[in-house]
Amino acid sequence: MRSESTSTETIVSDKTFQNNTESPFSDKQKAIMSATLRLVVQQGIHATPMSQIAKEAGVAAGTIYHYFTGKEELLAVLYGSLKEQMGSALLLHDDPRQPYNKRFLRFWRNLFDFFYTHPLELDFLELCDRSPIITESVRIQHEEHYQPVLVFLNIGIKTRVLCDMPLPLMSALIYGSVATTVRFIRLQTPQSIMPDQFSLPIQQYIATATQSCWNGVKWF
Amino acid sequence: MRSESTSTETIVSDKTFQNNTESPFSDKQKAIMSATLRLVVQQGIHATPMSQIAKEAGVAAGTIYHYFTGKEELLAVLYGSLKEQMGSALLLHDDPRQPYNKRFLRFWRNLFDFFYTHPLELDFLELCDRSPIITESVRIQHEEHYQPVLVFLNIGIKTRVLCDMPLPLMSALIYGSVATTVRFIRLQTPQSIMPDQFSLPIQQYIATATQSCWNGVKWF
DNA sequence: TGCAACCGAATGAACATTCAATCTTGATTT
DNA sequence: AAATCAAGATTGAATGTTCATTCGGTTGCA
Repeated sequence: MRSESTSTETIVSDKTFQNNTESPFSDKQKAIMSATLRLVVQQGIHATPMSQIAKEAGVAAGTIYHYFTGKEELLAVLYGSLKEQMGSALLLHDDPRQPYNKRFLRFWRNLFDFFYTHPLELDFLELCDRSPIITESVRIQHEEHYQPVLVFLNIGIKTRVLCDMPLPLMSALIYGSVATTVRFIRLQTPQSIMPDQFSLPIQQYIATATQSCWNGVKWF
Repeated sequence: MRSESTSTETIVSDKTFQNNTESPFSDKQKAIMSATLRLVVQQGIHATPMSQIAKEAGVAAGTIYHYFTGKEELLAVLYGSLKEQMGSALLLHDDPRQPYNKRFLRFWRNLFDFFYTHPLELDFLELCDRSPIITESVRIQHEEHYQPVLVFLNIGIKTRVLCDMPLPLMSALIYGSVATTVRFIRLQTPQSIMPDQFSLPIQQYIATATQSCWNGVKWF
């Protein structure tokens, strides 16, 4: 069942934190995190003051400090929450009875869809993963969120379905393939138009990129 | 010749900008850019004040403004300079008479070597390419630095040596493959030890990653 | 009535940038 | 070869702004 029907698949842009019935965050927290996500991606961390986050979130400056000890923690919590969302998106519709290759492509596509429908999330995570704002310990702490896929990949390596390379290297290569493809497709589909169905050439690009990734990691 | 008399040259530490006989930058500029590179990578942009850059570079705060109109321009110039260095490293030892595949692997390895021996440069560029500090126009303006490789790839696509995909997508995938591999290898070789020769397992990893990239883009 | 959520003006520190003053350099004059 | 000079290079204290964070007070709900 999951997060279900109509809502999630449509426009997205924002409501990242607004669906999910079992969110551990209050509405105010969600608003703050949403605003932070948007502003930080658009302006950079150095250029988004807490005061602006408060205003965007429709909240007083002091309120942020009721929920977070400071800017750093706010960013870390946001980071963790997004990693977690990514982790569950990854596993959607997975059927262990399918052939390995099918499941692999499913995961790739899940990640693609998640990031394509959540552009801010992609940018924020990529930003954080390459910047010292997020400490190494926070980063490591949230690796758990894609454990299942790591296990899946590891099985592939052991059973010689995937080529023999260190697991962290392989997962990073695959992640990079998806992220790169999303960014590319985003450039092809003019701003803020997010079609229900991709145009034929775009579908072709996605298929090619997927195949390229698979060719890069499959056993020969 | 030069200015100095013992004082200026001492600090610096990073030789990134000090070799190159034909550098368009003065010693002070180089020191400022070097310091910026190091500090921004280690602390993030938001956390490195101009005053600290000045101190690290062994110059007065005001001097930075003699060479750069402000922080933003400083970062943009540094960005451009690094992209240019990357661009020339890419072409090293290229021999157009070699078979396509050999040349491809040469380029891959060139980029790998450059970034492996210039870790700060990799981190800084990756940071900038994913953050709004560097404006889109600056980014685009410096794409010229790897034109030759784009041409090379494009020939591969046209002649069906490489698989058919949009050029920007392919180049981004390859770049990502290298960057990911460098970061992975860096994690394997304990801090700041940079051996002349890689250990056998490491060589193996590099070979595997290279092959993976090639398998991902070659024509089947 | 009590307590957590919330507010937003006030605080003080940190920062990017400026600028008047000083120093260097090398060319020009004596 | 000494003295003069102009222009750029360099300095670092001073400026004014921006910001993260605090806190005394208010609200609304249990």
